Amino acid sequence: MAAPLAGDLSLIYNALLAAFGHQHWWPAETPFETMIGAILAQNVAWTNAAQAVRNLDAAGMLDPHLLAGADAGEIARLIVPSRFYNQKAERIREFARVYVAEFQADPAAMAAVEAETLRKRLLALRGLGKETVDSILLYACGKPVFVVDAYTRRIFSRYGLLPEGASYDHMQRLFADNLEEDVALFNDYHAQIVFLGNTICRKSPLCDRCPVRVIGGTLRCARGQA
DNA sequence: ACCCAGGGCGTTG
DNA sequence: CAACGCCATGGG
Repeated sequence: MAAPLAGDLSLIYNALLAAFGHQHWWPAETPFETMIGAILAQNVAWTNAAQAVRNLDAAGMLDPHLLAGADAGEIARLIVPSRFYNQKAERIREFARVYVAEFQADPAAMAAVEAETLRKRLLALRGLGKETVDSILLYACGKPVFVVDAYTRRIFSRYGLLPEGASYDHMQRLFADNLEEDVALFNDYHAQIVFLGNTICRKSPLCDRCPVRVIGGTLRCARGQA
C-alpha cells in the first residue's frame, strides 16, 4: 500500500461530487430527528430506519419528552422495521432522557458543548458507539468530526489508502490529518461515500461507473481533477 | 432460499 | 485488542 498522497482525499471528493452532486445530508427535518435517526440506522438499510422514523412521527412520538417518558415496549412497537427494535427502543429512550435532563431538549444547548466533551458524554450511553455519536456530532450539532463506517473501509482499502482491517480510529485519522477541518466538507464527503457504497459499488470491486479507480497503482478520477 | 444493510455490546482468548 | 455470537426486519 502506497503512502497516502496528501491530495488524494480531496481529489476523490471532487470526483464524487462532480459525478453524484451534493447529497444534502442528514435526511431529517430537525436535529432531534437526526439524532434518533442515527440510532435507528445502526446496521440496517436506511429505508428501514426511515420507516421507523415515519412511524414515530405519525404516532406523534418524535418528541424528546414523550420518548423519555414512554414505555420501552411502546417505542419498540413503532420501530419494528429498524431491526433490533427492543435494543434500539431502550437506547432511544435513554438518549432522550439525557437530552432532556442535560441539554434541556435544546439542540443549540447541546451544540454549545465543546466537541470532545460532548463526544465522551454521548459515548458513555449504552448503544451509542463511535459512528453513531460522530454522526450526531456532525449532522445534528455541526461539529467538525469526520464520520467513517464500513463503506469507508471497503472503498478506501480498494483505493489503497487504508488496510482492509483498518480500525475506526485509524480511518478517522486518515481524513482528519489530510483534509481541511470543514463541517460542510465533512458532511457531504461521508454522504458521498455512503451513496457510492450502497449504489454502484455494492458488488463489483471496481465497477465501470465508479468515478474513482486505481490504475497501475495510481489513483485516477474520471472527473473533478484539480 | 439465500444475502446483507449508513453498529454496538458482552463474552472469550 | 481480535474474534466471536447476539440482536432479529425487509428488499433484492
